[in-house]
Amino acid sequence: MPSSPGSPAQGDLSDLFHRAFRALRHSWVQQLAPFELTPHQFRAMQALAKSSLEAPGTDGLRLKDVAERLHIAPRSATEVIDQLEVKELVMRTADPIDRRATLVKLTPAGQGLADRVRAARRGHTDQYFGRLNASDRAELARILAQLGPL
Amino acid sequence: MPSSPGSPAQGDLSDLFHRAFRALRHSWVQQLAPFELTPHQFRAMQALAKSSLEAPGTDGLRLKDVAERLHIAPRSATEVIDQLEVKELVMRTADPIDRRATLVKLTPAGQGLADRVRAARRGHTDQYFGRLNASDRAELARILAQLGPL
DNA sequence: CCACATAGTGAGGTAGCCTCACTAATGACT
DNA sequence: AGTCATTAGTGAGGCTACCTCACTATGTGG
Repeated sequence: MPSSPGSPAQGDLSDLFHRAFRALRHSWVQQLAPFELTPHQFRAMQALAKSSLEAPGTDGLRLKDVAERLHIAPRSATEVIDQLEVKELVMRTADPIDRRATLVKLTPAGQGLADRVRAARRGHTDQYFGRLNASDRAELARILAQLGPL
Repeated sequence: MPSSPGSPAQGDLSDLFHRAFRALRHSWVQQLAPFELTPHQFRAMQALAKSSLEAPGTDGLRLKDVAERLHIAPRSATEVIDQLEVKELVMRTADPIDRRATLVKLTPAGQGLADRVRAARRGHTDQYFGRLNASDRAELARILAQLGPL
C-alpha cells in the first residue's frame, strides 16, 4: 500500500492504514489459530450467525447474500463456504422457493465453535483495539464508516 | 476480517476496518493501473525514492532495509524488487562495504515514473482520503499510528 | 414462447505476503 | 589465526483472500 502524498497530516495515511491493517490481521490470525480458523472463515461464520439472530427460524442465507454481507464476489463466497463445509461448520441446503439458489447456515458444531471463539475473546480484552481508549474507538468507527465502499 | 465483538462502539470496528482498507486498496489499484504498477510495487518505489531524498548521493538501500521500511519479510522484499527490476524501474548493485549485501535504487526511468504517478495524483484531489476533512484526517493518522506494529 | 436476468460454481488467475533451507560472507571471541 | 555464530539474500514451496470469465440451470416478464 503506497504512501499517500499530500499535506503532512495526510502524508502517510495510506502507509499508516496499511500497517495498522496488517497488524489487525495478524492479531486475528493469532487468536483464531487455536480454533483452526482463518480470519476470512470466521468472518463468514459471523455473517451467518448474525443473520440467524436477525431472522430466527429461517433456513439460512443464500450464497449471494453471504457474498453481499462480506462485500466480496459470489465466487469468493462459494470458496469460503466450501472450506467451512469441509470442516462441517456450515451446511448447504436447497432453497425451497428457488431451485437455482442454495441456503447456507451454521451447523450446531459451527454455532458452538463461533460461540467458543467469542467467549475466548471476551475473556481477554480485545487485544488489538484495546490499545485505544473508548473515545478513540468511537472516533475511529465514525471515520472508517466514511471510508468504506459507497 | 471478522467482526470484533464488544461494546457497540467497538462492535464492528474490525469489519469497518476491513472494508475501508479494501476500498483504499481498490482506489490505489485503479490509480496505478494506467502506469502498470501494483500498489505493492509503488510502495517499494516510494520507499526507495524517500531514501534517496533523505540521503542524497548514496547508492541506494540494502534489500534488508527495503524490507524493514516496508515491514515485510526480506524474502518478500526480494520479490517486489525482482518485479521492479524486470520493468527496469530499479537496479541492484553490489554493496562495496559488505559482499553479502545488495544495494537497490530507482533507475532514472523508475524515478521518472514515480514522479509521474505523484503528479497525476496531485492533479486530482486525493480520491480516497479526500472524503474526510482535514481534522478527521489528522485524527485518523493519530489513531492509526497507535494501531501499527510495535 | 422467447429473451434476458439470476444463482452458483468450475476453471484459472493474481497479489501480497510467509517459512524454511541454503550458500556465502562477516564479525566476535578465544 | 581459527572457530563459531550471525547476517544477507534468495531458491523452493506454500497460504490466504480475493478476482474474472464462462457455463448450466432456473426464473421472470413481455
